[in-house]
Amino acid sequence: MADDLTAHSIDDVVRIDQASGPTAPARSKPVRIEEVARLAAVSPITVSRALRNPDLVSEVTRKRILEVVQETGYWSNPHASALRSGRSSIVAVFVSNLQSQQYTRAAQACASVIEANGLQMMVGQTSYSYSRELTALQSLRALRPAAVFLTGVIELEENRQMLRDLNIPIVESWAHTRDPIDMLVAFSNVDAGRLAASHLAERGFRRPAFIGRSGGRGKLRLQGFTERLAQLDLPLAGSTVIDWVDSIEDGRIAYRKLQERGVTFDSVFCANDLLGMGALIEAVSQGQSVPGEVGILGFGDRSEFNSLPPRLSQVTVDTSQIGRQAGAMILSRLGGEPAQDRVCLDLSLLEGATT
Amino acid sequence: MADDLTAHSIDDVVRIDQASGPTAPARSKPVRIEEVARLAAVSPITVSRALRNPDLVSEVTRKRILEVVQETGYWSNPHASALRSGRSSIVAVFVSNLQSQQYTRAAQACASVIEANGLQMMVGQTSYSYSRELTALQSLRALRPAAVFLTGVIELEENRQMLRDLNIPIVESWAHTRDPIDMLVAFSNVDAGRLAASHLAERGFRRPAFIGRSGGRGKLRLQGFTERLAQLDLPLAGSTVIDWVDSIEDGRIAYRKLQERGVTFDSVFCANDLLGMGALIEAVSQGQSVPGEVGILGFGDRSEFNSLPPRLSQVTVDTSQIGRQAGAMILSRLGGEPAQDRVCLDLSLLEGATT
DNA sequence: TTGTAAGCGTTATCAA
DNA sequence: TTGATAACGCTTACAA
Repeated sequence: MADDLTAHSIDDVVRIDQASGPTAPARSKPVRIEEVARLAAVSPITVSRALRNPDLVSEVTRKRILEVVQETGYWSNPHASALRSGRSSIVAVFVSNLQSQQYTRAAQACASVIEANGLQMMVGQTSYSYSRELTALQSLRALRPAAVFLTGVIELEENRQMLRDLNIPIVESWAHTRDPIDMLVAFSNVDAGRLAASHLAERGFRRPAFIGRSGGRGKLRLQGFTERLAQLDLPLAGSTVIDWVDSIEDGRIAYRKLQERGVTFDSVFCANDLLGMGALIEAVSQGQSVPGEVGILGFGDRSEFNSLPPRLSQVTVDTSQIGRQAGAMILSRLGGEPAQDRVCLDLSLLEGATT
Repeated sequence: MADDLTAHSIDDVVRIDQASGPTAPARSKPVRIEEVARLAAVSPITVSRALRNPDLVSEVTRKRILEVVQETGYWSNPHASALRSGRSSIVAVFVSNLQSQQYTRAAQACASVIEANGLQMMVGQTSYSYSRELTALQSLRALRPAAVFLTGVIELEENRQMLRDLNIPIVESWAHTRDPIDMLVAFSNVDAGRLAASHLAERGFRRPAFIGRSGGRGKLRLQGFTERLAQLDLPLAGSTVIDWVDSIEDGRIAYRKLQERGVTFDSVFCANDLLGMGALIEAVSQGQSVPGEVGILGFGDRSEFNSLPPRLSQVTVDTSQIGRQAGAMILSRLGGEPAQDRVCLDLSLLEGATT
């Protein structure tokens, strides 16, 4: 901080004394179901039913109960409820990375769907490490969630079994696996690679290279990319795979590695949103003309990055649709309706200025 | 999707059959404390103590119990625990916006601190709407969280009181308020404005303008900005304030509005991360030279945006430090240690290429 | 359609 | 240092 600044100036945050609209009176002790029951002159179990299975309660009684609930601001204790029923109203969402807007966008979209139905979303982060995954799943199990939404798939069979044993709706996503634990909302990563190859070929690039993660989805994208290139009689000019992507900087590094390898490439498919931006920044800052000297194609949903010139061309999928879809599938399952088990989302090519 | 792609290709996701390292055997029925107690030949309460207050249990007994816990894979039921004790091990984190990396970075930093201590993080999103805030707080109260971390401050007195009544550690952050509910990790938004003004003056700009949000933090930043300009005998060339910022596009619009107003300005302080990038993009795409014709100074933590050329100069604060600090304060409070109540973080000026 | 009784798994309280 | 007992607030199972 510059020296001439008052070190600890106090900001005047606006205080507001009145809420708009009717609200329950503030109380320090939460109201219990027993009190609601007393005031409505029914038994506690009837209050419970009025809130949970309104159909089982006569309309008159239900109306009276709901009025008292309004007045008292009653909110059921989720722990007591979960303890007794063995099921909470928490939907656990695991994102692979809280920093990645792809995943938070999906999580948020899922939240907006389920929260409208009285469920709570709990966000956790799975590293890609199996041991941390196990810990996360153990505490998950203890929470007795109503459902689970994973922005990814679980690969370790033991952990898959643990999730299966929870016997609740589970939505995996992102990767298009043959054998999901339960439900799946996905797009094909292999197709993403194919689409990338087709696009680069169409644009007249003859020596495409690849940058991506070594495992999981990255591998699948490379597979599709290589396969389609072969069909088109184009060589894969070269590739750099890395184990873990943390930031845009990793993309810059990967791009330089590719160059240092001495391969000649006229374009590169970066199979990850951060890698794409990094490669682009590195190429531009080296003074290369994009797409004149090198074409760059990224992967990701349309993100803030994409509004910056030069806009990165990307293979994209609508990630908030993934979340919405997952939320909808969870709701219909919990509602006892027959739900679609597999949904395959379309990929598209967002044409920017870099190919 | 391109027509020539197989519409629903199946990716081959790798399955892994063996976990690395020792793990508890998979079971479908969770182990209860009673079973651990039986196997360790003690009473349930002693098991509880061994896990929660190890000091109260003799070393021999404790060791025996912990072994059984290991073997059985016992994990306590958090709902039963919360119900009986009136307190869960959930730390509730409210971010103003899940999409904003500033906030998720703080949330994640907080999570890494508290999760290392056996607490769970639950992320929620507060819109800026007071009515939704109330609903969020009601379900929050029902959860009996161990502590609350807010990336922001609560302004509505009624809601502040509700939080105070929870009688748990509460950390507000971001705005530097005079009167926090409980604890505070903040920087001064007024100082941010002052720092911006000082920086622009130092760089020789004589007609600085302002773009920012109309309320809350934006207002405070404008206040500090204007105040410091006055001290420096510089005029505020003009300003555009907007009610709500959603995207970079809003920054472009705000910049054009400022121009349309007909004021002459040689620089602009954009008091929000998205606004700064938007203004920069708009200026560049109009063919203005930056900082030759116009200097642009943004606000935000160092973010991905900042690695793009031309790098935006920004008034910054380390948002992951906000989260870590909040986590640490929560932990010491929960541990019964005397914790620091107010922490003021320093602002700094990240010099980019736009001033 | 409503109510009674019991119990979910843990921990507070008090006693030994 | 350890244990017996009861209770947290709700919902299942069964009865009326």
